[in-house]
Amino acid sequence: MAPDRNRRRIPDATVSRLPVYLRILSEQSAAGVDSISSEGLAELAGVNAAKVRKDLSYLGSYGTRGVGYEVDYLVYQVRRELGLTHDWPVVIVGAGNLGQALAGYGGFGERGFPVAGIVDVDDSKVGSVLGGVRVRHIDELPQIVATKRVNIGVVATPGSAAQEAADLLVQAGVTSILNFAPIVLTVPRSIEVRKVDLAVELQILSYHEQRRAGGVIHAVPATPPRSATA
Amino acid sequence: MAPDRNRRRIPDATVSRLPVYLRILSEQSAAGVDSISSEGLAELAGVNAAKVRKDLSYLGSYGTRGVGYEVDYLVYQVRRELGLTHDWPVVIVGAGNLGQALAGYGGFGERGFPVAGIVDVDDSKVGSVLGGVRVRHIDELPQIVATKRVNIGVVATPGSAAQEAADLLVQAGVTSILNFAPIVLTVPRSIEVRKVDLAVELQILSYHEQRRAGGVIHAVPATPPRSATA
DNA sequence: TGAACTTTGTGAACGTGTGCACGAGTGCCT
DNA sequence: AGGCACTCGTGCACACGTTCACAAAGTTCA
Repeated sequence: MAPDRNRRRIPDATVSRLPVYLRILSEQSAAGVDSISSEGLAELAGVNAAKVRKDLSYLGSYGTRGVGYEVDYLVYQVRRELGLTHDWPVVIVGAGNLGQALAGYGGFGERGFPVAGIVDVDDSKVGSVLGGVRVRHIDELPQIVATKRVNIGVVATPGSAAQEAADLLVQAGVTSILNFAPIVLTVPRSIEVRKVDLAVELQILSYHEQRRAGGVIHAVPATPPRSATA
Repeated sequence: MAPDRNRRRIPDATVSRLPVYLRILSEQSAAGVDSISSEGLAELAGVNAAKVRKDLSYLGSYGTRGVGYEVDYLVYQVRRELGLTHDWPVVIVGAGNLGQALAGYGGFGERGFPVAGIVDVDDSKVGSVLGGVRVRHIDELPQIVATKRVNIGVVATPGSAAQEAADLLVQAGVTSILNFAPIVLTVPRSIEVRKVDLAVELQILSYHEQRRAGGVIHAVPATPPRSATA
């Protein structure tokens, strides 16, 4: 009878902001704040108040006019919408520099994404313990995914191994992938992929720095290296 | 006389794709490919061919109709537009798990962002060497920024220290910040900030997993915890 | 009770990004 | 030289995202 409040499709832009709201709301809750206005939340999140209201309105009408939003209740609703009512174990492929840092970074488990396993192809890495989890051989990936009910895989390999890692994850039954390797992964359409690429971020900053500097280049070749043709 | 080809404003969406094109073009160049069509580049970048053409058209008319784009020339132009004709030294604040991984990750220097220094508040970390760079005390930050002409700072501290780290970076003269801490940084408007937040990415994946599962929650409280009021 | 005040929820306008479709330019082949 | 095949560059329409502005709904206080 309640007209199916859950099945609304939430815009991507909103989904990407909900985690930010959630963190802020959790902090406020911990600080003993009971209620918060869209204005206050917007301030803390660094966005426009109207945007906050519109974003939250996709979850339903959980505010109280004249008052604001009850923090704890909103935390509950955002968590529910993001599927954070239970843990999502993740498996990390690649125990190199990055994989080690990710495993060692406690924040994963704390935020509901416990590390169910780390795997690597390199036998010399297998057996060592990172952040309380033993590194296993990549052949054990399917078993880990199956027994620990893992839906999310993290690709932390060098670029050259990333596509293979992704293929193995998909084969093992993972349906979402967080990719740290600097390549474009090719996966079935049904698999959700998100990419984190440090080089891209730095290059975007570089663009703005260069632009700030007036677009002046320190040593411009008079003739661009137009080689072929002619 | 040439009507000022450089001052065009390039859309953000395009700027964020240029690094991807650049990496692919560089790979193609290394593989001995001379020329590439928008179709071919689009395929490799996982985007639409029209989008590639429109993106590249913001740089100028560097393609040849009937043929495609000369790879090396396009690499040159994209690098120029992104300000990658010279190195941008970066300074990392925070020598914890993440800071260590970032310093140890060779990819930084290779891609034109050499690590000019790593600093930390913790004296016990000062002096150790990470990825060939010695960890220094944060008090030395201004000196590092000034002598190494650093424009880009990386915040790799825990969330609780991140705002302070950002303040110190800004004070020291940095104008762009890459933030790995899970908080919203407050900085002067003129400072460019980009954020990389693992928890946010995982929570976005969680949303899609939850949605895939039909929005069913394993154990829904019959009554949401609406506490106050009443 | 009722009036003044506060803050939500949302329609509407605007701005940005995407993708089609096609004209225009280039190379190749006869 | 002329025609054909190919691919770029871009105008246009549509989709998506953001922001404004205001009615609706609730609270507070006399």
